[in-house]
Amino acid sequence: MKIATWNINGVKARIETLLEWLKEASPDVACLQEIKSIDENFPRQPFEDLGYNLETHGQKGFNGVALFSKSPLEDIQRGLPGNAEDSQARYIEASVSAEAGSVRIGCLYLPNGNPLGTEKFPYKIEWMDRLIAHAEKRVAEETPFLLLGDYNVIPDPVDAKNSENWLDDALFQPESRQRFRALTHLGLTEVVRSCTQADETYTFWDYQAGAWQKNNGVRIDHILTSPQATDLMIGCGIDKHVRGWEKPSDHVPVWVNLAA
DNA sequence: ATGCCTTGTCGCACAAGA
Repeated sequence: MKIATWNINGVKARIETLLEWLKEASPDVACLQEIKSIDENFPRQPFEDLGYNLETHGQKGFNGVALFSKSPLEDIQRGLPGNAEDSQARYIEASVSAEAGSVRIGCLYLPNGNPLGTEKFPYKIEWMDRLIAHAEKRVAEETPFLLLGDYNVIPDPVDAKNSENWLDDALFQPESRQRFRALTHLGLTEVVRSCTQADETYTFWDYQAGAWQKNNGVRIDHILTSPQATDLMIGCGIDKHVRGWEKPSDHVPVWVNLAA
């Protein structure tokens, strides 16, 4: 079972690019972020025609997440628990059936948190604390569970081409990085680092200042797996070439393959 | 560098992104 995550930066602007990647990569499950669409206006037809079941959790203009799956999505949960006042659409979770049993999949778009000194950064930290609490609950269930998405966290200096340029950025603050590590301390495995130790492994390149041409990237899209999911892991990858396509997102897909 | 792009918005410039 191939499970992927991709921040597509607007589904309506990315229909053709997304279709091309789905046909090429053929993920069993795709977690999408920044759909930038309300559920009623999501362009479902072209993706359903490819054979995907869709569940969306959107809002007007910004944010928004979606799950695509070749097999039915069950027990859909919209929103991250723990704060009834949070109206931003950043989390959707569902189960899919596999040969090895049910797999629970969480798709997240973690708050960016910039600029520092505004209410945006404490919102990011509060959101991460809730994510840790929710993940702890799921890990305790001792079943296959994955958390995929745009974490907006650069875990370590090696995860940026020029980490010194990110010292005053919310993505690289000690508070953000500590909480990302806290997720792994629950027993979750960070998939890409467990699959590859290669340098210059990035998932995002800014549209500005020729970042892609200079390979001035950062690694901020991650997949975390519970022990029972990690036991099934047989491979992972980053579809870097997609960043070079026509009308690309500024992020590229990241995927994991499970023996399930 | 409050810059550089890209997307969405009840647009006719601006917010948000990272």
